[in-house]
Amino acid sequence: MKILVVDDDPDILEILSYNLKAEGYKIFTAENGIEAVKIAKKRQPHLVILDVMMPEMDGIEACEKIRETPGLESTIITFLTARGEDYSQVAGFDAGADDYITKPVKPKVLMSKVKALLRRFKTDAKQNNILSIGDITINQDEYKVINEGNEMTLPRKEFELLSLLTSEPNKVFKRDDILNTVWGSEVVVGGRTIDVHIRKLREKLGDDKFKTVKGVGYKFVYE
Amino acid sequence: MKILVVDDDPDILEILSYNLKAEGYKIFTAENGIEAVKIAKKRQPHLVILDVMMPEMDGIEACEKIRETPGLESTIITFLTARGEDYSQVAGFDAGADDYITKPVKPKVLMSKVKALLRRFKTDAKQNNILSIGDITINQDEYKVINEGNEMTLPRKEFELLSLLTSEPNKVFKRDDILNTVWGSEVVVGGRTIDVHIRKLREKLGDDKFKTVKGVGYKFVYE
DNA sequence: TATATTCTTAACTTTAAGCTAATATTCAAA
DNA sequence: TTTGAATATTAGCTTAAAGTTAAGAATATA
Repeated sequence: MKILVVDDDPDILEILSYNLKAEGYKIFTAENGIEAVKIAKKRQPHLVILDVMMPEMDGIEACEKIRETPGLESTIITFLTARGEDYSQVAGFDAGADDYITKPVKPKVLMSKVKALLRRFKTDAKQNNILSIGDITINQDEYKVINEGNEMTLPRKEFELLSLLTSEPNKVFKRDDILNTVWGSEVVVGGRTIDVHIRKLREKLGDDKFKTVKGVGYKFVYE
Repeated sequence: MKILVVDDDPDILEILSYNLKAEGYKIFTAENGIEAVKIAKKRQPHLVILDVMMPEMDGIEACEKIRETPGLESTIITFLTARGEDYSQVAGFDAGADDYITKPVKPKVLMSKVKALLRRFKTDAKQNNILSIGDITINQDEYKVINEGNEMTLPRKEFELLSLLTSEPNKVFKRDDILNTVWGSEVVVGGRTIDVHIRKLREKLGDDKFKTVKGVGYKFVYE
């Protein structure tokens, strides 16, 4: 589970990150709204913890921007704000936030909130057959892929190949196995066919995401 | 739930929109009667909040026009008027309005009114098996469809195909699944039959609403 | 029964996914 | 460093899949 923490105060960033990492979450950080939107696009976090008062772009605007990004419509966003800034509570939910945390937070409280929010997400994602690995989100129902915020629909063979490779990130799939699963055991295709499809995927999703293991096959690289 | 707010005063528009959005409603706005009728046709709101005194076309006339539009006969319309303009109260109900709100309104009062009105609508819609997605409204009982204000009755097969596709917007339905649900598993029909029906739907409801995913199937595109 | 509407088919066209083949490039073993 | 087998890259071609049309079954309607 990936969490993006946004706050202009490095100390708070540090404290939150430390606690969340200890629970096994993958943490990204940003120090202002602009950065937050950029990283959210690239990293597709499951949860965003967003300070309201920030330089450059405040949390509310960032929240709206994130909500407009394809693939992030249902990302869980929770605001983080000093006690008493009461106007923002309304504005926050208006911008599409899901919850609200007041500073200072006790780690225990934070954890239980985060857990509760992510639990909700899990059931959502399952319902929609959505798989998220690294920067990529794959929607099996809609034959759609979101890569670093760019939505695209892949042709069938490419989609199936990507589905196979991402089903076990970092595992090397042998060329034979790929042929068997994506093409079926009866179909016979030339030796360069897989390469061509891999090339297309690299073109669309990024060269570095697919690694060739010479003499064996290919793998989808994750981290 | 979609709400259309109509007032010639941008400030009032702003205040109302802000408060309603905060409650999670989808808001459209218009600044006069003519615009209001046009947008109501296109967007098929569940509720219209309509100022009485407006340039171009007043609220009462707009109300009548909306009520005459197919698919909007049972849209909930509530007038908004300055306290004391008492003649209009009668004229308003005569024109087919459901309720009456006097300016200035306290947000809390507005909210509870809106909620109460929409609650009524919900039960109505459920009773009549009405489904609304984007510009399209589907009436299951009457095999009727309203597309951007144009009412039409679709032949059975077309209607069933549309019902299936809209049951999960954006999901790609495989050709096999479509055949199974719409035609049944025993019936065998030629390979081009589905295409022909899709073509008819595209003709009637708009090309872009149905997307082909080659080698897989079709989906109803929403947003 | 006559008539209109809906549904399916069949023949043909169009499209783009997928494949091939030819050439270039890489990489690891010798 | 060389070398050859494995992979990368391209563009063009092929073909399966979808689009289109009209005609005539099949149904429903008057």
